Amino acid sequence: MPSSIEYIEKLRKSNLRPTKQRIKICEVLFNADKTFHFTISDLAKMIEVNANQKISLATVYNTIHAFEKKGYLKEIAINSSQTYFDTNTSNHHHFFDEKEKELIDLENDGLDPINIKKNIPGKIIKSVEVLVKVDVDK
Amino acid sequence: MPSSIEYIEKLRKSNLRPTKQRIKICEVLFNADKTFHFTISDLAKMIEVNANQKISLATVYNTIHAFEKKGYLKEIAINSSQTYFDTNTSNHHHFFDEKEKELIDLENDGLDPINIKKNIPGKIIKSVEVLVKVDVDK
DNA sequence: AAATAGTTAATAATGATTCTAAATTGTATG
DNA sequence: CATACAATTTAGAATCATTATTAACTATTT
Ligand SMILES: [Mn+2]
Ligand SMILES: [Mn+2]
Ligand SMILES: [Zn+2]
Ligand SMILES: [Zn+2]
Repeated sequence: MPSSIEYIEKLRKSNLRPTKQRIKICEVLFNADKTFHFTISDLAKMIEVNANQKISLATVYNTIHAFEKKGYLKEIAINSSQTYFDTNTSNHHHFFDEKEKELIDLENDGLDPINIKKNIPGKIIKSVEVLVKVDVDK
Repeated sequence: MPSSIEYIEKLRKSNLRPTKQRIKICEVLFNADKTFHFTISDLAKMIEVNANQKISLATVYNTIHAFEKKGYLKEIAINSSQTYFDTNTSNHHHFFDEKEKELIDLENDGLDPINIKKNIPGKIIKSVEVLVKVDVDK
């Protein structure tokens, strides 16, 4: 569990000023035992519970997008009314539980290697994401 | 290129009343030589160009969702401000051109078979979608 | 300590999608 | 065909996640 000082260094190295708000968001996101998936409103709730300070929703959005650009977070492609983010930035895939509206990691050892044979002239591959939608077995 | 009468039958078989609007939307979607990907606003423009009638946006939404439920269309998972649909309902995957905001089919023969080895207890797999994001090679 | 650029926060704006309720239409029935 | 009724369409309002605006605040540099 990194200390506040480590987040300050991390932020400075990324040319992001270490503000109270950004440090708090780092704590909420990166002090967890395990990586996790969240929406902005999930995160806002987590901050409320965890914090003695209030962070404006605009700041939460700005910070999350700044972190995403710096590679601290990944955005996950699903069709949902809300955007999902992931503190697990390793190369991996996802299950999406349609019932719980919840993402579950599908690590690379959970599926055969993905090998894209087709290519698009003049274009390079930026990412390959597998989304496995699941629902209750009934 | 199916005739209007065939769409009427198709709609009736699906318990959808064959209205002028639904038939027109069938024509725009299913008379094309090739399958294609579209957003609701794409489709609304196509109808405007193609049609001698105006279809309310609410009706376009209703119809597309009705068609999707009946399996005439697929919805595609990407992070975008707009939802994408596909008239190609076969099992296949996609490239997403970040620059053009355009989907390109990646048929099953364009990649090695996807084999999900992990499973989620109590849940069954509803779909497996691969999304390959591409951008200009520069 | 002052200057400066970066950041926050309240609030407004945006825009895709869904909702509402009244008018219209397709279909079944006599 | 005429009538009845449920399904559908429509314009417009509402919703809601996200982004924009901009004045106040703050971290950093000088
Ligand atoms: Mn983003
Ligand atoms: Mn849908
Ligand atoms: Zn993940
Ligand atoms: Zn497709």
